Amino acid sequence: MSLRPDYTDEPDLTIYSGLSVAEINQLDALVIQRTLQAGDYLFHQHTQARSVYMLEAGMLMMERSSSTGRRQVMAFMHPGNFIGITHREHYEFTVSALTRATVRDIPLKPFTALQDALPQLKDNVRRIGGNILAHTLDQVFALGQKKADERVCFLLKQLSGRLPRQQAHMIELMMTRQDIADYLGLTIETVSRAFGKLKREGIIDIYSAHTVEILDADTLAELALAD
Amino acid sequence: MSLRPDYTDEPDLTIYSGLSVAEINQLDALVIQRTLQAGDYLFHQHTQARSVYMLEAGMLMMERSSSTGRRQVMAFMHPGNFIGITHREHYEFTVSALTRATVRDIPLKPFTALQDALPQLKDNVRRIGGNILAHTLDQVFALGQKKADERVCFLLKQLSGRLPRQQAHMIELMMTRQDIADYLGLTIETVSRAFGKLKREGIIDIYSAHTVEILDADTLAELALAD
DNA sequence: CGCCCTATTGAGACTTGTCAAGTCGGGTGG
DNA sequence: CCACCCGACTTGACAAGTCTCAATAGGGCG
Repeated sequence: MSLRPDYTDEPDLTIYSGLSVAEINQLDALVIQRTLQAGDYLFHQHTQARSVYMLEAGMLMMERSSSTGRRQVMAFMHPGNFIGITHREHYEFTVSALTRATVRDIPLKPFTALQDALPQLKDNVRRIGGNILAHTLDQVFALGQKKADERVCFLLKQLSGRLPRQQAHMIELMMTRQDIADYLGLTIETVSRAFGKLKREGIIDIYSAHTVEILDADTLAELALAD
Repeated sequence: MSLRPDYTDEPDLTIYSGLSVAEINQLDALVIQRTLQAGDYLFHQHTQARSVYMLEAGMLMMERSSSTGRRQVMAFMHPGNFIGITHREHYEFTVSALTRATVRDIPLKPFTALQDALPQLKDNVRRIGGNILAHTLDQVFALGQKKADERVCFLLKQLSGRLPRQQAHMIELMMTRQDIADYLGLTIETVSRAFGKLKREGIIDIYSAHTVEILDADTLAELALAD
């Protein structure tokens, strides 16, 4: 077992957690490695769900669009994340790549079958589902109860929590302001002003539009606080 | 199999779905019947998760409060709903009764064990989890993208969908305006004005603060539309 | 009938959205 | 190598939406 970096937030639970080498091999036998360029789609809303995925490298974004053209970003995804949990015939959202990314494509049918053979795998999927729900409930709270700058802190804290602790103060934003706005239920301009406000208040520093340093992690956490 | 009323929305999936009589008996052997008065709490956020529940009659509300006193209502629950899905040690929300209610209290330990014996039960729980996630994603979309009156339509449509089709146009609101406001991420006053606006526009009629008739279901659905 | 709690309505303040102008930076072609 | 160009981001002024505070209305219950 290799040394793992020390993360602030994320329980590094993946579908592989706790599997034996033999079991990992069984799972890997199903895997088709795929590479996405920035901007590529992994799959689209309303298309038939054929596979689930594990993100290996890069960053993905999950979004949902309405017939009226409004878009809500549901999540930004990091390496290790499991993608495609849905208990319906069709995907209920679109997943696209923010950066060049590699994913493990796991066809749904054999994956479902393998879950019956490997209780640990089934349990991992169940627990990942729980984490996704918990994340989504946090988002509901943020969208329902927080002001613009608090929502931005909420996002920064989420992103920071996915970084090894030593680097957790310096954040590379892979997504555009539009993506952030659609994630937080705001407009580009409001997001931009919220960044400006946080900078003026000395909570963050902005080196470039996509590089942010957290100067006052405590205040940021306080503003981001969801419960 | 008895005749069931015809609902607009809800797939009437419960933990009992598809179980044999023998299996139902096994499950029912675990059940402790409980009765709640309006305002009673079923359990509190941050307390140890000991049981899961199925709502038998009445209406419950699931909410989450922050340390700063802000409150977000996550769901209103109807008979048949399963409560307490969490894959953590502690409940992440509070559940209270909006009306007199009866619930089946199912202790977690034996319920978990029984799931291993009954694949159909396990599958029901998994699918219910998927429905809850889908519901929560709808809520994220509503809070992130919709205006006040659209959010109110979103709620009315949800409530209407849980009624037999013949009664689906006449809605009894069991919750207070504050509960609605906290569900939709608004204030009482904004909710009240949104109701007024929908009434002026002839989309609904308001007989009393807690009795609403849907006059124009199509327009309501359009405003409520989430995807 | 009157009290109390809840809901509605109104006026004004604040937050966020909209529209428009201006800045910045990276990439391309001269 | 530089100028230009384009997209993305920022900033400003104003409009719209929502919140806050306060007053009023309504309904249920003693």
